[in-house]
Amino acid sequence: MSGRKQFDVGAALDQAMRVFWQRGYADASLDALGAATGLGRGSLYGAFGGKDALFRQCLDRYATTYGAQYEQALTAHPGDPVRAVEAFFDVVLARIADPSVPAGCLIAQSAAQSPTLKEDNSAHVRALLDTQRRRVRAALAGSSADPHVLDELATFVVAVNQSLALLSRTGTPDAELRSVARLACTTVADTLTRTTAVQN
Amino acid sequence: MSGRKQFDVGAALDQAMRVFWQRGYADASLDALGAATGLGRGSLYGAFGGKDALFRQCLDRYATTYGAQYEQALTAHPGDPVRAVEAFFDVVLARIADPSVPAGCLIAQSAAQSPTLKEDNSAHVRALLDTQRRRVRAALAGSSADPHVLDELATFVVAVNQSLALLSRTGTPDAELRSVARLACTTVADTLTRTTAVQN
DNA sequence: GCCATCATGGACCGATCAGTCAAAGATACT
DNA sequence: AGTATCTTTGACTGATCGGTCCATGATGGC
Repeated sequence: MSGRKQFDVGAALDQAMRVFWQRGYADASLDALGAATGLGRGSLYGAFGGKDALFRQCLDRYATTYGAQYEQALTAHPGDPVRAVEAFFDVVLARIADPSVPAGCLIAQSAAQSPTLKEDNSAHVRALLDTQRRRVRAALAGSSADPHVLDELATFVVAVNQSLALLSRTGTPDAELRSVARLACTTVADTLTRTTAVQN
Repeated sequence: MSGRKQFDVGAALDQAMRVFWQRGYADASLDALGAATGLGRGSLYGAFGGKDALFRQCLDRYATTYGAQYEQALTAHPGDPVRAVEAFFDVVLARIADPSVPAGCLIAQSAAQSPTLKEDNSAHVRALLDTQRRRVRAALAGSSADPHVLDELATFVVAVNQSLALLSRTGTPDAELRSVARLACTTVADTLTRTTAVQN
């Protein structure tokens, strides 16, 4: 009963994304994806082309949606890397605390299952993690510290971000997650002042 | 063709543990578990009693095996919390670098899939994470810093540990993981000296 | 040495998986 | 208005899932 598409592709992608986000790739059945999006199998295959392809598009949608928020937070405090990282963690913590969205983070979830994903999807997850790392690195670029130290700090911030997502999946209370993020921020602050002082 | 057990229960548990560790609960089929252990379905059910029960016993075996190593590392430097945490991360990093064992960490893997596990297994994972946290906390107990700060530091160390496991699953090189651990150690050191100084 | 007991392997079960396909109907072009 | 093109629905396929069951045969107690 059609001729032209009967649904909003973006909205369907949002719903499918949440299913992968909540259950992970393996536990997200096409029936669950169909129920969440309100689409039959034919529509899913016609619009997105199979579970793998749908998953990849959900990864991209996730990266676009939240990557924009990360970018905004990280660039809102030019010249103040510590503030930028704090703002970055604030975005992450706000999303984790948002009850209208699954626990954790789709990227972290996918990273944990990376070895069981098909190689191209696994590579895609790696690329998204690297994008996040480069974004954080760019926010640190203003500092006069050793570039190599900045690389390490960026990796560190991404690592802590992943750990927040993972721990939130086990029901770790928001207050504990906030203190982890706060400690990571002091790491960034201390490391920057230390290496800057040495260099001056 | 038997009368008495034909296999080493512990060795079979080790093999099954690795399957769960590598693939996660959902992707670990009974066929894969049977192939890895060399056991038929009848033996698996007779000895362990179903996939859920087997999974729980694998969690316990993992916790016992590596928990002992954690305990040893954390208590090897009494009165020196920073050294203890460094030793703790050394154990984790050594296991991650060990090619004879799957990437990541079974607990982290299970934590990521926690919402899709049956409630009792999910609770079990939480309990194991809490045990790890208490172990780290005990190693920090000697410090004269604010006990609440020590609680936060213990959670922080556990969080970074989880992130190391998660990142290693995406193929993050050992050197980057080591720098993340090193930064976390400086955070512990700085926080301890800082709050101790304030308190004195 | 006989027999009750038990572990083993493999066939089997219903459920569910991802993916395919054809019938049916709605649209757009001519 | 007629027709070609497209989407949608839902049934269907073969594979695989976790779990059960039973015939087989080895064991240990008596």
